[in-house]
Amino acid sequence: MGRRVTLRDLANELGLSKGTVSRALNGYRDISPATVQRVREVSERIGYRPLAQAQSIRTGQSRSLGLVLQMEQHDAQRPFLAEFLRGITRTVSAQHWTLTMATAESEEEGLETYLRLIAERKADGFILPRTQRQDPRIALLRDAGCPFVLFGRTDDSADCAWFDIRGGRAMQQAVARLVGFGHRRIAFVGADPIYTYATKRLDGYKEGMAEAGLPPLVTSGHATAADGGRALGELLDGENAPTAVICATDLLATGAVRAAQARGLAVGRDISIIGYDGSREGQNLDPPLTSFAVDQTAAGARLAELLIARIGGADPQELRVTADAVLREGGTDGPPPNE
Amino acid sequence: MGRRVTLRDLANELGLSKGTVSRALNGYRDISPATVQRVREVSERIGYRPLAQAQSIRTGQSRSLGLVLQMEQHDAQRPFLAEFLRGITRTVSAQHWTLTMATAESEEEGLETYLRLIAERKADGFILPRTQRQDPRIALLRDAGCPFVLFGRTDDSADCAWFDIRGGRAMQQAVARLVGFGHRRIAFVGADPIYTYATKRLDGYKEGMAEAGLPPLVTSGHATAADGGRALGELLDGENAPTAVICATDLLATGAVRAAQARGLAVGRDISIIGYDGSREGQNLDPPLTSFAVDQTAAGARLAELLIARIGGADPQELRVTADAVLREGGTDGPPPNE
DNA sequence: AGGCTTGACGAAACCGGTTTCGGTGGGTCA
DNA sequence: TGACCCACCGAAACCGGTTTCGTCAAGCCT
Repeated sequence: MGRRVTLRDLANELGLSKGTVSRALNGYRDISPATVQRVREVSERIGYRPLAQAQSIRTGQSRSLGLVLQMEQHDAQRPFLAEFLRGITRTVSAQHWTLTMATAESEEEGLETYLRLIAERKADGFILPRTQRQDPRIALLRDAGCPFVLFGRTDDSADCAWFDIRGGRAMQQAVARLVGFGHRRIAFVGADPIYTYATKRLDGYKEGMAEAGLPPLVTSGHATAADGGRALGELLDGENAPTAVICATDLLATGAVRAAQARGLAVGRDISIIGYDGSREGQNLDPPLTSFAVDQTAAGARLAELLIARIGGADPQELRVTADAVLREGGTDGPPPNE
Repeated sequence: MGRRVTLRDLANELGLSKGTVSRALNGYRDISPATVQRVREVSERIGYRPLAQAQSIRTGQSRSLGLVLQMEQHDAQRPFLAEFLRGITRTVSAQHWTLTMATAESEEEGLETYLRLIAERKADGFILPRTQRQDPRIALLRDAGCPFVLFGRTDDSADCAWFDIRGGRAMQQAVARLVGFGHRRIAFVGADPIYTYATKRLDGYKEGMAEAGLPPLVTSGHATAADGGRALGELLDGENAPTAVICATDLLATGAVRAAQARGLAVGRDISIIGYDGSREGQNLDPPLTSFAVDQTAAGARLAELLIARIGGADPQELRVTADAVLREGGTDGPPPNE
C-alpha cells in the first residue's frame, strides 16, 4: 500500500509551490508555458493523480455521473442494463470519472434520490433513461440547476442535451418491409404513450402506413409480454384481422409470438411479427424474432460523453446525437399467407 | 439551491466549536453525554449531513462500495443484474453510503480497475460476484489490504466475509425430487468448475445420487445455453440415456429444454429437466422451467450490509451468511416415461 | 531615470471536515 | 489546604487540493 503521490510531493519534486502546480495543471494562464510543460512531464513521470474528493470539497464537483434506475417500470429495461452500464462505465473510466448508482422503487422515491445525491454532491449530473414526454425528473433537475442528459427526447427539449435513437424511422422501415412482402393489414402494438419513444415509434408506423396508402390499426398502452399476447389476441379476434403486427418493443413482441403460437399459428408464415430492441430474448425465440437492434453499449458510452461535456459547461444545443436502430432479420416475418 | 448545512453552521447554532461537534457525532468519549444528546438533536433538526468527500480526505474512507463487473463472462449474470443492484443500492442508500460501479472487458482489466479504484479512493471495499475457487481478485485485494465480501465462497476463505446460497443443497433436493418421481438415471450438466458454485452444485448432486444409491452421470464445464443444448444431446445419444437432467444454471437448462423440444420430446413427460436460478427466461419457457429460485435482491442487500460491517472493522469470521434457494415448480419435470 | 504595466510565481486563506493537544474548572485525596 | 486527577471542551493543525492576493523582477514607455 505505497502512499499516494500527492500534490505536495509533486510540488517538492518540481521545486514549486502547491498553488503554482495546481494552477499549471488546471490551465490557468498565469503560468509560463515552459513551467506548464515541465509540470505535466514530472506529474506523468511520478504518476500523480489528483484525489477527486479533495478537489470536490473546494470546487463542488465530484467528477462522477449519477444513474438512478426506477425498478417499478416492469422488466423492460433490464435485459439491456448490463450493456448499457458497460457503455457508460467505459467512457467514465477512460476520463477518470466515476459512475454512482442508485435505485428507487417508485417515481417519488426516485425524485427524492436525485435531490439527495445532489445535496450530498455524490453526482455532478445525471443520465436519464426512459425519458417521458412530460418528465418530472427533468423538471426537478432543471429547478435544481443540475446538468443532465436524456436517453430519448422529451416534449420540451429546449435546454436539454440528449441522445436518441430514431425508433420512428425504424418502425417506418418495418412497415415498408412488410408492405414489400405483400402485407396490407398491418397492425401496431404500442407501448405506454407517456414515454416519448412510444409516441415516436407509433408516429413512425403511422407515417409508413400513410406512405403505403394503408389505414393504420393501432392498439396502445402496453408494457409487459402478457400485454403483448393479449393485444395480439384481440387484434386477431377483431374484424379485419391483420396479417402482420409490429410491436413497439421486443418484450411485447415475444408475448405476441407466444400467443400466436399458442393459437397454433406458424409465426413467420401464418402471421408476421416484428419487434424493436434486438433483445436476446427475442433472438432466443423459435424462430428468432425479426427486430430492430439498438446498440445499448454505444448509447451508454455516448450519453456519458455528452453528460461530461454538459457538466463542463458545453451548450446543450451542441450536445444532441441521434443514431439508428439496425434491422436484424429473424424468422418471424415473411409474405402473408394466401387467402 | 439552498446552501448545504455545514459543520460550522451546526457548531454556531450550538455555540460549540467545530471539533467538539465533530467528536460528539463520531462517538468520542471525551464529550459529555448531555452534549452529545444536544448535538444529535440540533443536528437532526437543522438537517445536517456530513459531506462524505470532506470526511474522506482526512479519514481516507469515502463511504462507498465498489462493484466491478467482468463483462466477458457470457450472459450468465445479466438477467439478475437489475435485482442484484436493487438489493445493493437499497442498503447502501439507507446507510447513506454510495455504490460506485465499473466494468471490465477482461480479468486483467478487472484487476487493474480494482487497483485504480483503491488508489483513487473511490471505494472502501468491494463486493465480488461469481467467486472462483482460486480467485485472483481475492489475492489482489488481500495484498492491497482492502476489505471485500464474496458472493459465494472460495477455496481458502480463512479471512473472508461471504454470503452464500447453498446450491449444493438445492441440487441434492433436485435429485431427491426426481428420485421421488421414479427416475433412476439422472444426469447433471455442470458449469465451469473454476467457479465455486459449479463445484458445490455438482457435489450436491453427487451426494443426492449417493443417498439414493444411484450412479452419477456428469458432464461439466458448460456455460452458454448452446452448451446446455449440446450437453443434453450428447447425454441422450450416449449409452444409458438419462430420463432426467439437472442443470447447474437456468441458462444451461433453457438450452437443454430447447434442444429436447427440437428432438420432438415433450419436456416434463418424455424427459425431466430442472434448473437453478429462478430466472425469468426459465419461467418464460413453455412449459415453465422447474428451478431453484435465488433471491438476488436479498443477496445484494445482504452483501452490502456485510461489506459495510467489514469495512467498519468487524471480524470476517462473524460476517458469514448462508441462505437457501427455493424450489419453484414448473412443468419441466415429472414421472419418467413408461419404458 | 523614473513610473507603470505585465508575466510568473509564492504565500496564505479556504473548502468541510477530523484529530491532536492543551487548558480550565471541579472534585478527590492526603 | 494544597497537590493531583479527570471530565470536558476550545484552539489549532491537518487532510489534499483550489483560488485569491500580493510580490517582485523584467520590460516598456515617456
